[in-house]
Order: sequence, then structure tokens, then C-alpha cells
Amino acid sequence: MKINCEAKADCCVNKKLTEAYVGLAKFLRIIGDNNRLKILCLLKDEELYVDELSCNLGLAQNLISSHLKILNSFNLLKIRKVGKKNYYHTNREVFKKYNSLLTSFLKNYE
Amino acid sequence: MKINCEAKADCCVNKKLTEAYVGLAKFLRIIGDNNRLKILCLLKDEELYVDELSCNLGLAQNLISSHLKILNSFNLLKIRKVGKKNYYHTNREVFKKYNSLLTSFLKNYE
DNA sequence: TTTGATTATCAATTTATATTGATATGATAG
DNA sequence: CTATCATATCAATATAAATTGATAATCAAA
Repeated sequence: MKINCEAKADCCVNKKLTEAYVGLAKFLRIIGDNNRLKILCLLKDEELYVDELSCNLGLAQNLISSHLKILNSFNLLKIRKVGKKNYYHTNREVFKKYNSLLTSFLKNYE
Repeated sequence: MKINCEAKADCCVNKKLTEAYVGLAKFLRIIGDNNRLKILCLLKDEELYVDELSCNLGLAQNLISSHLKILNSFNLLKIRKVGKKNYYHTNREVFKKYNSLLTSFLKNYE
């Protein structure tokens, strides 16, 4: 027996909505990594440069660097360059945006 | 020059906290998939059985089934079996738990 | 203007995850 | 029972992402 799928749900057909979900999924995967979560945690209320992150997390410098690049690719971070050092801190506006998107998604399940 | 890492941040040493973050990261990856987000979206306020999900999303039955298994592995869903059909709906308590964990994490960045 | 410090990049590898095709399982009606 | 519907499983493949090792780029001080 065939199922009637004529009336598809909004989240499957609404262009705006599906695009928002693609962005949301991407955001979730970007912060859904143990090492990136730790990086973000360290950057919670101070800015740190790469070697400090590397040292604190016990992870190779290039690994930290590549995770920072990934976080940066989503504009989750900002850099302040001082001499040789690159100080990273969080980009609160972008977090705010995805936080509210996520909140409105998750509140449907509470 | 060596960096002093004696005083590591809480999120790097606190056992309870780091474990919570491992769970959080896992949760984020589990819902951070486009198809699983769509499934959750469809299950927002009704229960559906596998073929309905498959039909609505235009995805193969076994693919839906495996995504449901993944969501289920994290207790995000509940099943109600009626005859041959398995109706899935969301497990609100678990969402609530991770939602609050996530909220308290993200609020640091607003 | 070379040296050391700091960070980024890159190719190679490993690990994780998603998808597909085929098949098995379980339930129900006849 | 047997046929069919609904779902799950499984091996194989494909895709994506993380990690490593080596090296390049960048900057500042000596």
C-alpha cells in the first residue's frame, strides 16, 4: 500500500526553513567536537593565543591551529594580532544568532 | 620560551565537566545531521512510522531506519508498536536534559 | 639579516560517519 | 502455513572529518 505524501511538512519544502537547517546542522557539527568544545570553553571569558591553547589542552600546535581555522570558517572567533602572537576570542554576535536559532528549534521538544 | 600551564582551566581538568562535554559533543553530532534534523522536525508534534518518514523525506527506508537507530542510541526517541508499524516520537525528557546543558554552555558566549 | 618564536599550511594517514543494495526479521491477514 | 507488509540489519562502499609530520610563512628582536 502506498503512502500519501502530497502534503509534505514545512521543514521538507519551505526553502528558507530548510536552508536555515543546513546552517544549523553545520553549526552543530562544528561545535560538536570535543577539542573544539574545549577550545571554546577556554575562550569563554578571556582571549588566548595559539600556544596557550595548545599547552592547556595538551594538543599539538598545528592541531589547535586547524581547529581554530574551522571555528573561524564559521565566524565563531575573532583574532587580535599582537606581535608574533595571535590572540583568539569568541565572536559573540554569531553565537547569539545560532543560539537563538537552536533554542527555537529545541524548544519544540521540551 | 615555555608557557606555564600549571593552572589548567576547569574544563580541562574537572572530571565531571569534561565528561559532560563528551556527552554534549556527542549529542551535537547526533542532531547535527541534515537528515536527522529533518526527521526530528517531522516528529515535532506528531508520531510517525518509518515509511511515513521515508516518504515525506524522499529517503530510502533503510536509511531512515538507520538514522532512527542513531537517534535512538541516544534515547532521543521512543517507539510505539502498533501491528506491523513502529510509531516514533521524541523523548522529551532527554531533549530537556541536553537542551539545558547546551543552554548553559552557550549562554557564556552571548 | 640572521635567529628564534609563533602560527599556518599541506599532504598523508587515520578514524568516523553516511549511504546503498541485498537480505533477514517480525507481524498480520488470509 | 504462506504471502505480504513494515522494519531492521548487515556488508560494502562512499564521503567527510580529524590527526600527524613536515615545512612554510610571518614577525620581532638581537
